[in-house]
Amino acid sequence: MNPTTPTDATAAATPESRGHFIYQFIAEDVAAGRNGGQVVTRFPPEPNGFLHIGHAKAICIDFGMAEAFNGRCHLRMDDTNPAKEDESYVRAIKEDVRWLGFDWGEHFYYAADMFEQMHDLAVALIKSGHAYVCDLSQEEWKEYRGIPTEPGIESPYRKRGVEENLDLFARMRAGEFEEGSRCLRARIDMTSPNIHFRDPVLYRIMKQSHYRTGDQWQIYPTYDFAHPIEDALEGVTHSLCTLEFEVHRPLYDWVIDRMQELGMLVVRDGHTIRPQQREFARLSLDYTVMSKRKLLQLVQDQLVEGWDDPRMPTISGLRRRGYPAAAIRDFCDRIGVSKYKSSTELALLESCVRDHLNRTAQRRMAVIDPLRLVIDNYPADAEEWFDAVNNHEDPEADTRKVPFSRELWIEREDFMEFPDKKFFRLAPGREVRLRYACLFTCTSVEHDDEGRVVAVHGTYDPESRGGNAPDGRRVRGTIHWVSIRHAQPLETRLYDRLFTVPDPEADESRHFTEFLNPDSLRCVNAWGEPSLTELLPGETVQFERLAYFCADLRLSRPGQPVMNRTVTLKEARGKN
RNA sequence: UGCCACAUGGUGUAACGGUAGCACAGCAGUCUCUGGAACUGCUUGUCUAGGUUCGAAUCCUAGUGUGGCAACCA
Repeated sequence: MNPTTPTDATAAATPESRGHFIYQFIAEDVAAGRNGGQVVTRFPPEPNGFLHIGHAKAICIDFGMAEAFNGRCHLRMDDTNPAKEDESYVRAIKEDVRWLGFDWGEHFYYAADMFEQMHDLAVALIKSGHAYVCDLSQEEWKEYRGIPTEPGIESPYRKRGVEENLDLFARMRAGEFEEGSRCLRARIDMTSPNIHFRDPVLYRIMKQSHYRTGDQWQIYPTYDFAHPIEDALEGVTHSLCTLEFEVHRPLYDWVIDRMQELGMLVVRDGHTIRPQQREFARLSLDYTVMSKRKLLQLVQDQLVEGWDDPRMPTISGLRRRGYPAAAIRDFCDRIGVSKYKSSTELALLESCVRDHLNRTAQRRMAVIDPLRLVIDNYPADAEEWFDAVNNHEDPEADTRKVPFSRELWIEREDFMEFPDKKFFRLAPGREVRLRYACLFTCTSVEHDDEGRVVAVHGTYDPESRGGNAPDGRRVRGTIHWVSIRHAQPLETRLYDRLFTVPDPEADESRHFTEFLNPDSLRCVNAWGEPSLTELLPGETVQFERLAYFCADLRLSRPGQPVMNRTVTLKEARGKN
């Protein structure tokens, strides 16, 4: 079945693929022919910070639902607060959404471009008695508004006449009044158990320059007023957001109702588009923080190297770290969508990253903590180039040549002078395979004055060239290596989780930065095989038996990649 | 003492009145020129109490627990 029509999309909602509750909600609307069966969603970030993996979930849902129902998804800057917003964030947001693999086509919008219509609606609401200018200060308003368990009382300005309201509102716009001295309120219900219905603010005075509209405005609409208007004006059918907006929904509907009365709703293909809001639980991840405010603090206090620090859960941070966009999308699929406020284990994200990188990343050999290995029966001036498979998981990936010589770097942890029985790598008297090269037996160990192992000596089996046992004898361990003579120095950054506890925000008596992991970044110098110098910024390889590493997008120089550890290989049980 | 939500293994999620399944994690094993990958098997769950029903994770009632709501933030 080709799901190109609304009816087909509905048919897809069979018991086998019912989808999550948001999907079902939309499917029912489509089946009922609401909005003529059209589906238009939107992703509406405020350009006051960088997008993070929590936004990636929202993006996947917003764009994903549009795609599932053959609709479209708009990208909109929800920029109604000039105090915090900036053009640089707009650019970063666009780049991140695009990088994640989503396309908004021509449907890119700014809320600020709709300020005039918002203002018109506000004026209309004043005229119809639905809004009034209130002179109460914020402090005073606290008294009038009441608390959740008790009703509020009406503002003394609530009965102001239409003409006076119109005049005052016009003067607010003209900048005649100080910030905070007046605001425009909806006239709804001061006794409502829902606080948001108690005459919410529609417009406030802000004498700030807006990054987009400059000094054109002295008043700015609040989220509750602006958001439904933005959706309605764009003809959005399904306005999907996170749970904290659930209590705002009646107000959202109230604004839409007013627009409907005034004939302001968009008519598309003969159908009046009436947007509806629905809410899902935001993503929370172990060992990280997700609020833009906290991420901003990490950046401003220089506790990380910037919004795109590879330890940050930002899209740009994950990108620099080497997380493939496809892995992030896969993760968002796997976590599902519900209304339960859950916390996802980092292990799931890492599993998605490994899963993808295992299939796509080429293998290379590099040694992070070097120990010298000398092959006593190999000529000092000889060298050989062995064939190494680029990726056993990918038949297209081909092979490369790796240089071999008498002295090699091996990983210090791959040798144990006094091995326990579970250890089957190199030890005195033991034979291991030097990956792709040959079989090697350790015959002696060199120590320094403190008794520390400084070199391992041994002999190789000339019959085992390429790494195959000539007689089929079983070799338990295979270790990686780099020819010292050919080794390339590599600046390498080993990343770990940013926080030491699963929920850094749980203890309200402590600041979340107290739980920063001091070992979240370790810089080391590694030795890599020569081909590593050809790595392009952003390219990811697997250092065999260690981890996936990505050439840093910012710090790498031609011929000198800086390697970010993306994610380790899964540690096998029993290994040490 | 208000209103609005939510509750299924360790974690995340599925079930739409009819066998509680999947993934991640964990454990055990097979295989392997990566202690990776792949493959096999295993452990662990419906918040509580009532009710409706032949039958309830699912519907109803009450309770418990958790979260959100008292910015002129979004």
